[in-house]
Amino acid sequence: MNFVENIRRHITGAIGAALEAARNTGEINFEHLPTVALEVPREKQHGDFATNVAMTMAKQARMNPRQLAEKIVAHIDRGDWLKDVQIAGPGFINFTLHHHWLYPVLPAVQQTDDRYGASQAGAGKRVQVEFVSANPTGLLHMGNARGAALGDTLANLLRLAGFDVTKEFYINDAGNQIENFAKSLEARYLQLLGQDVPFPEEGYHGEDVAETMRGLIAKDGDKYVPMETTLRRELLVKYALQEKLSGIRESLARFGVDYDIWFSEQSLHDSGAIRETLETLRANGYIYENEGALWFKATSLGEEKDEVLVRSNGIPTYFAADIAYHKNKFDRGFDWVINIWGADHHGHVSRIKNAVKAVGYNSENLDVILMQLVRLFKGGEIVRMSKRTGQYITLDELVEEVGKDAARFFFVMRGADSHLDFDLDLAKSQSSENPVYYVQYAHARICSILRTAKDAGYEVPSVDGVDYSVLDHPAELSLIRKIADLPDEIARAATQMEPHRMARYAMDLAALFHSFYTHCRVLTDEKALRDARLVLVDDSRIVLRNVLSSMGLTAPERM
RNA sequence: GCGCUUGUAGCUCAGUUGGAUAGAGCAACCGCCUUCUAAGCGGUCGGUCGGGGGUUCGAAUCCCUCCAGGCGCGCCA
Repeated sequence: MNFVENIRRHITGAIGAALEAARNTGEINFEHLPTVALEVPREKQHGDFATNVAMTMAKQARMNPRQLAEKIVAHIDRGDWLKDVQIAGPGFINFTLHHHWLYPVLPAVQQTDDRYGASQAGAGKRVQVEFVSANPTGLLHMGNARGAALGDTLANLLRLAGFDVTKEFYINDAGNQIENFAKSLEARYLQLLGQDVPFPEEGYHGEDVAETMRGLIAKDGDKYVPMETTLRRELLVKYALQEKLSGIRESLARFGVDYDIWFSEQSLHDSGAIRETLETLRANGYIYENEGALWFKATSLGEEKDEVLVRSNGIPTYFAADIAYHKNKFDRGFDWVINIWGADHHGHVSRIKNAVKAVGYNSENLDVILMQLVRLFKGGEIVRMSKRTGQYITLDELVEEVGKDAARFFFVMRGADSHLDFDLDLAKSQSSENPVYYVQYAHARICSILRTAKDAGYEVPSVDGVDYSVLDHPAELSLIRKIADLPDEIARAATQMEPHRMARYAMDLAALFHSFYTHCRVLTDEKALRDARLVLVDDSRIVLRNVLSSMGLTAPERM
C-alpha cells in the first residue's frame, strides 16, 4: 500500500470533481478535463501538495488563473483529510492536509519490514541489465567499478519496483583483442622460460599477464614450448581466459555484485547465432557486399555511414556479434533491455539501436546508460591511469583501500552522466566529511537507542495500540513524510534509471533522523509518546537498512 | 570538420520532466554535550544557473547561437 500515491489520487480526484461541478453550474467552460499535475512544493508554507491546473487551463477556459483557481477551490470537497486550501502566487492551488494522513505509514513499515519500499510499478515486466562486461584480458578498473555499483544498484531497485530482473555480464572472449591477448600470453610464457622473443607492440603489457603465465608454468611447466604456435596460443588463451574470468567474478563478488548470466561472445560465433542474424538482416534488406566485405546499411536508418559486419577475411566484426547478442536478448523475451556503457562508447548507441530495429525489434525497449569516466584523486592530485602500460588502480585495490561500502556509495552518489571525481582520502576518512559514515551512523545510532530501550525494559510496541497523533513535532512529521516517500522514490529511481536518487534519499533521511534525535527524546517516562516514537525510530531503522541494502551497503549496528 | 555529452555557491554535486524566494554536503565563521552514540544538531556567509538571443502567464529546465571542457567519428573492441 502506497500512502502517498493514495492521497495523490484523492486530491486529483477532488480537483477533477470540482472542475466538473464548476462546469455544471456554468462557472467554468472547458472542453475536456486536463490531466491534473500534483507537485510537492519546495516551501513548507505552500502546503503538502500543490497543483497548477488553474494556470494550464487558463487559456482554454478564457479566464485568468487566479479567478479560475477560486472557482475550483469553491467546489473542492474537503473530506476529513483536507485541512486547508489556499490560492497563491500566479494561480497555484495549495493543499494542506491534516497530519493524520501520514500516520498509517508507521504501522505499515513495521508490518512489511524488509519489503517496505517495494512496489508493483514494474508489473512483472522482464528487464535485463547488462553491466561491466569488461574485457577478460585484464583486471577490473575504476570505470568497471562504477558500472558494477550502478548496475547492481539499478538491478536491485528494479527488482524492488516489481520488475523481473536478469543481471548479465557479456564476455568479450572473441575477436582481435583475443588474438592480441594470445600473442601477449605466448610472448610472456616463452620469455619466462628464458627465450628471447619480442613482445608484441600492441600487446597487453600489464604485470598480471605475466602473473597468469607464471601460474601456468607452475602448473604445467614448459610443456607448451615445443608446440606449434597456433595450438599453443589456443591453449594458453583458454587457460588465461578461465583464470581471468574467475578472478573477475571473485573481485565482483567481493564488491557485492553477482550475475544471473555470464554470456560468451564466442558462443555467438560457435552456435551460428551470428550467421542467423546476418540472414535476418539480409532478409530485411539491410545488407550489401562491397570490396569483399559484408556491410550493414546503417545509412538507410539515418546514420552517417554504413558499418562492416563481416570483414573481407571472412571474420565477423564485433558489431556483428553485438547485433546478434541484442537480437538474442529480445529473442529471450525481455520487455526492456538496459546496457550500462562507458561514455567512450556513446558513438555505438544509435548504431546498435538501429541494428535492433533492423532485426525487427522495437529499439525503444533498449536503453543505454552512458557513464562518464572516473578521475581518481589522492592527496589532492589526480592519479593518472593508463591501461596500455598496465598502470591503473584495480577494483580489488580500491576495495582494499576504502572498503566496499564507501566505494559503492561514492559511485552511486552521482548521476551516471556526471564526471566523477573519486577522492580516495575522503572515501577512506572516518569523519563527518564522508557521507557514507553520515548515513551509516544514523543507523548505528538508532540501534543504540533500541538497545538502550531494551535494557530499560521498553520494547518497540506492537502497532495496534499505539496513538500516533502524539507525533506532531515538525521534525517528526518531516521524518514520517520522508519514510512515506520510499516506495515512490524507489519506483522512480528504477523506472528513470537513476540509482543516484537513492544515495540522496539516504542522506536526506539520515539528516531528518539526526534532527529528530536532537529535538525529540525517545525514551521518556510518558508511555504514549515513547511508544509512538519507538515505532518511528524502528521504522527509520528499517527504511535506512532497506535503502542501504538496495545500494549493496551494510547497515552497521555499532560504530 | 561532423556528432554526442557536460557547464549551477570557493570545492563536489542535486534540482520532482516548464513552476512560487535555485538546494544539499564539504570548506569558512558563530553557537550547542550532567540525559537515548557530538561520526551529531542549530545558525551565518556564499549565485549573472558558461555568455547572448528566442518561445510564454512563468525557463537552470524547451529552441537557436556563440564560448569552454570531455568523448567519439577503423574491414578495433
